[in-house]
Amino acid sequence: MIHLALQEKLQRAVHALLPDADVSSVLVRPCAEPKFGDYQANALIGLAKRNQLNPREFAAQVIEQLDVADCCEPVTIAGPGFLNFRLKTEALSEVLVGAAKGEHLFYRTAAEPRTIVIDYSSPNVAKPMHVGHIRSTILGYTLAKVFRLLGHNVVTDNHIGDWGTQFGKLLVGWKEHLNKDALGQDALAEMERLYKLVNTACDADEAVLTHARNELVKLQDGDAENLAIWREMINLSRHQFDEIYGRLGVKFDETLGESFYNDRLKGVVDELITQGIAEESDGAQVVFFNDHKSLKKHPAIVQKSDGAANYTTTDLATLEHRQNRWQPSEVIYVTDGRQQLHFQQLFELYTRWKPSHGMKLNHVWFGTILGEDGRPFKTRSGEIIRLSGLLDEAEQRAFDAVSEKNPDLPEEQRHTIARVVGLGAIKYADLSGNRQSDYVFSWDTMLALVGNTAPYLLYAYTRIRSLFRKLGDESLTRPATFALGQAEELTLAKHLLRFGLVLELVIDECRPNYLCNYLYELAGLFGSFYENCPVLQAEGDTRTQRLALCDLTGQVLNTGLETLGLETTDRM
RNA sequence: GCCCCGGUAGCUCAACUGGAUAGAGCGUCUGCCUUCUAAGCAGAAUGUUGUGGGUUCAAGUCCCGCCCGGGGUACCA
Repeated sequence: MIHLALQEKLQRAVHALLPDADVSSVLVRPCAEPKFGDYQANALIGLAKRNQLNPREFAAQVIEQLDVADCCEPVTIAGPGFLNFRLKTEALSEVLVGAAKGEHLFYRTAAEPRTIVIDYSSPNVAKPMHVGHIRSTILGYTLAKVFRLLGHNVVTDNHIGDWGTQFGKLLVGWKEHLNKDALGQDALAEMERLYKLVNTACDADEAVLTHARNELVKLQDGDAENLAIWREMINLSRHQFDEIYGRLGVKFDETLGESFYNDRLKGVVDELITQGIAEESDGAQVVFFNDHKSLKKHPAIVQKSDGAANYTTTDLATLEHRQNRWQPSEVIYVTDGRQQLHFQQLFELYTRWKPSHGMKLNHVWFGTILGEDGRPFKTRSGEIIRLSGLLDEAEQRAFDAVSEKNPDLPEEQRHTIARVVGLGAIKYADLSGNRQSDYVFSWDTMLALVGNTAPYLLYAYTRIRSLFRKLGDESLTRPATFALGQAEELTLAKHLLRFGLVLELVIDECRPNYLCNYLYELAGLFGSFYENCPVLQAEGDTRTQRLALCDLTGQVLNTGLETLGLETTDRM
């Protein structure tokens, strides 16, 4: 909160001295080392150098122009020309008082809300969701929530794979090998079995492959029976997707699958040809990127030699639809990093097709999922870990833990806690790492109950709730001021103020792990506070103020966790 | 071949416009439960940030070379 005011004042001061300089890079950031102060500005050094000024002298001149006495101790210059700001306790207190009154929760919503389309999850019809889908789903939904928390308009769209060549094989399987009992038991497993069965048969027998192709052509031509089966497969799949999404608490505004764009594909290709963007090559319609360094040798096919479109075409039509329907300032795709080339091509191609679209096209990719042996975790290996089973095991492990720690709680309540903790642990494990790092799938990492994990954060929250339970009917009085006399109180309070900064950082880089780190630090600082600063046993203003600090910490934890898609619990 | 990623403590990871002494957790070791939930807190040990140069007042971060690993690379998505 305060840092934004500081930053504005600093930028004005710099502008007064260097009217021509771009002051947008003059930023105020939290100090890495608390001993230097609370906030620092590093940009003056470079700015001074670029203007042939002595950095320290320039810094001194800036300070003369800068009046921040209302919120800071005298500003100091350190090293080659860093500015260090130390907050006055009164200023800190004022922000906390405002938060305690409910005026804000240490962040501001966007002055100019943007519209952002976020594309995530995108499972395939007739295939069970597996561990590979969880990152996209969790990352995407969390990003949507952070953007929304900051006041932006978000459209979430599940671009499910409900069209494509796999349906030829699935139709053969459905017509010739369907086990209806199995379908009733577990539709996705049965459909997957059918696919594998026919896929294997195709490899062995050319006739089966031809049969599958014929079924696909019939589907594409609108054959009533095949269309009905196709719709049935989609319905069964969506039913099971919804079950998973329900457990994960994930929602979508739209579910426009690939088939939604079928009618537009031919037109897209025609336009690309007419505009001279696509050209015929080996029977296919291809787009070359000769002027582009990394795409020079990687043309994109927009129409296969058999006349069918492929996913580049579908994605172009999808993007066109999104632009027309929502006029977003940004479209975010949350997928595996292996699709980087595809999205590079897509963005480049779309911009060539619609040069004035003006949208930020953002591929938010994440690392490959590896097995514990460090080998890529491939879908086709047959060693698929079903998402539903993963969630079951997470809840079971959490149930065992809560039953051990708190055996006296009623079983029903332990199940509820296990759901919150178990599913929270999985989500948090996914969100707390740098998304671009390869992801080593490990039960122990996912379901760990100690360290930088969901249970640690949830536990900090339950301690706060426990205090307020003990408070009983006593109403919470709002402090008129915060003394923050003890070191742990002061540190905790300062950390609360950084919440908004972190949220901004998350949407700037689409990296929820910043929020995880922040909350983990907050929980740690609260832990120290909790051990060293008695709350209920304190008296008078100290008690009031500490209770308010607990309440605010609880609110930030709760809001932060909710934004990460985690529920909280009062006991665990 | 070409393109894109990555290489940080024994392990898993973090490090916010390049910024001050590279931080956590796990594991190891030591203290703290008649006192607000010990799923906790306090403390100890752990590094040539793959490697060699360069730019800079300042490099894990930017540039170039090399080594190692992963991924992608014309009709799957």
